[in-house]
Amino acid sequence: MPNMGRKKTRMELIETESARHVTFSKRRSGLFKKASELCTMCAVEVAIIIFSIGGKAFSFGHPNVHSVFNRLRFSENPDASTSSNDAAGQDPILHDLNKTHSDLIEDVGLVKKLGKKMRRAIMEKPKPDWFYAPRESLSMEVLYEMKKALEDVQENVRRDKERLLAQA
Amino acid sequence: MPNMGRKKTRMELIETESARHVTFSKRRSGLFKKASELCTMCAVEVAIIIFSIGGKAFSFGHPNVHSVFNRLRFSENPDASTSSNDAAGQDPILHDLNKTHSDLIEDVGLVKKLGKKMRRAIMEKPKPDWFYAPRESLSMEVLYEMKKALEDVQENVRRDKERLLAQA
DNA sequence: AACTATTTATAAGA
DNA sequence: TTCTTATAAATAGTT
Repeated sequence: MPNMGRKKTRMELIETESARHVTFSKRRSGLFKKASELCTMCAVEVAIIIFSIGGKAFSFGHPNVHSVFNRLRFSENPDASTSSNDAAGQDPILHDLNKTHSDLIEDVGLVKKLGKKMRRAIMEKPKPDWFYAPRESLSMEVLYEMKKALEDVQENVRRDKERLLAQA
Repeated sequence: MPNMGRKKTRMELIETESARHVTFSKRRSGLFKKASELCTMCAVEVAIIIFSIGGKAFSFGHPNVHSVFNRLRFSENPDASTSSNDAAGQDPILHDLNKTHSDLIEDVGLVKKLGKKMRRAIMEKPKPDWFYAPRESLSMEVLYEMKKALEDVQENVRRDKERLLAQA
């Protein structure tokens, strides 16, 4: 049950350090994603803390790690009082991240539309023979240029997305 | 990316209470299982707390919830070995970060697929009709329009990047 | 709670 | 590392 992928591996400690790191990275990411989805779909609060072998901490929290854990402490310890609403205040970086996020959404939407347009243009049925130009190379150039541009945009979006994941 | 199963559903709050409960139960179980596997395979320590809408707490911990969180408290210093997905909650604008992020991932996936299709379309056919440039003005107009739009998008992304780098 | 049709996650490999 | 691909696993809708 536990494994997936090319091969069914045994659910046990991965001895090889490099392989363990790769798996840790992938699965940590997967776990946080699942947690994020759970928050969205079910309107729940979630906090996750992970300590790697090296002692490095990774966390996920919605709305944030501490509020959730404080809430747990309070629910276990009714005499405790104080709002779990720890004030982090207005963080300029967070504001920027948010704006970037919005822009990314717009950008991605644009790219999607462009992709559709391009595909439609490319897939369109051939023009009559007398429409063929002697300078076919120019056309190919344009197409490749556009293809490259689209790929670059995709790459940029992907990187920004990763940065958001890592920083937010 | 977010969904799976019989149908692809949107990554959003499940309005129907009964359906939401079912999903919560299934996914909570899945999340804990993933966490458990991560502990086994990578020898890490993990703690997860979930508060349902009703305020009920669910937890997973290896070796146990409190030891992991106490460890976090001790290791908590600004200089940072902590990577985190923790953002929403500190800024109301960021409350939808998780959802937005899932959407982005999905969108980027779509764009990638489009890119693949385009590449295949461009590369595969040796001498398809569209290989030769139609001089038809409308087509060229569309092509240039698209090229311009792509450049605009890239510019947006580039600006976001700069702003982020300047901040962080 | 089970059942599957599908979607998603991911183990290897390039 | 990053990207691909074959396969295992998770899960949405059904019964």
